[in-house]
Amino acid sequence: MIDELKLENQLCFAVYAFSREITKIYRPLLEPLGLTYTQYLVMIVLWEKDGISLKELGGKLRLDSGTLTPLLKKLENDGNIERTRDKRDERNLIIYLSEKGKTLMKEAEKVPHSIACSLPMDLDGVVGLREQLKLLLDQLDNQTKDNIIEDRK
Amino acid sequence: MIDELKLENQLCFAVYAFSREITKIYRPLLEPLGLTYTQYLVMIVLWEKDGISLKELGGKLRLDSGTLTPLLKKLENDGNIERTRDKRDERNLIIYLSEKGKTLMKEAEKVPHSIACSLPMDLDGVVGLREQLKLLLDQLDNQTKDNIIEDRK
DNA sequence: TACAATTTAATTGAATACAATAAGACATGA
DNA sequence: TCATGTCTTATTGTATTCAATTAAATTGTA
Repeated sequence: MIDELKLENQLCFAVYAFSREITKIYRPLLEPLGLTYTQYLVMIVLWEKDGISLKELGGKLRLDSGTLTPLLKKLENDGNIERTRDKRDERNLIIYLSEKGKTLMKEAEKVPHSIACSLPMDLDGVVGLREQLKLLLDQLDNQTKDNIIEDRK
Repeated sequence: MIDELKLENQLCFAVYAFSREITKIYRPLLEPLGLTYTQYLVMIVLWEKDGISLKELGGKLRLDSGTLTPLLKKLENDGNIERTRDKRDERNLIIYLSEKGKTLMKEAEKVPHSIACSLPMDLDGVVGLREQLKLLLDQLDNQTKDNIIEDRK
């Protein structure tokens, strides 16, 4: 068996395992807020910019309507958001924070510090890794874009 | 809103998004092998060590029986593996590669190179990031272990 | 040997992910 | 304007994930 196929040499597995471990660290911190990890990410986007469309939300989180539609219905059911249609263009679903959803931000502001304390890294380490991953994501996006342009030729 | 709560400053989101993007790169490469990404990881472990128990497999992949039991049944249905009980201890489920599963490795050996070409990184970059993440995972494990020992006191 | 504790898988229920498809709204050119 | 194409969201089906619980086998021990 070639070395490149061994589990210990898979970058993909290291990323995948690390991502799931981080999610597990969030769970008990978000449970008191009544949010799951993905729901928390949606709320983070809305706290930053209220009244966003599903398409824009999906763009920021890299999630499609198949994931977001049921998730947003759950957040609405729980009273954290409101889902309305854009009057000017009924195709667009606009998502607004409810009062409860706005209030929730105050509690959520404690979360990042708790997480930082749980990670075996200092601030420089966190920033370094984060920016490296963001750069890689950008480069992957550009590659995909190039391929699409290439396909059109 | 505090900066630490913004999406762009979340290490967790960068890891989570990057992990999902990598999975999307694997999909078309694994489709001809009839494997999903998680199934591919299971096969990688078996190609390295055949006749492993579900518990040991779950330990290596950091997945529990809730995930693995249905996944292994699917792999057995597809003829890639065989699930048997340990004669010495009937609690243990031992997983063996079938002939088809063994043959599949030859095709899978092309996958790592294809992936490496799709990533916007050179070998040093891949190794560096991978080892950094593996170290972080180890440190998280040790933290958890310490907490359990702490709890016992 | 009984029987309580432990170990290992399987099951259940909730929540994601995502490809593929459908449905409805809007834009645009003949 | 009307037929066609595009855009946005919703739905469907498959495949994970994981916590919590159950069930079966084994072990340790009185």
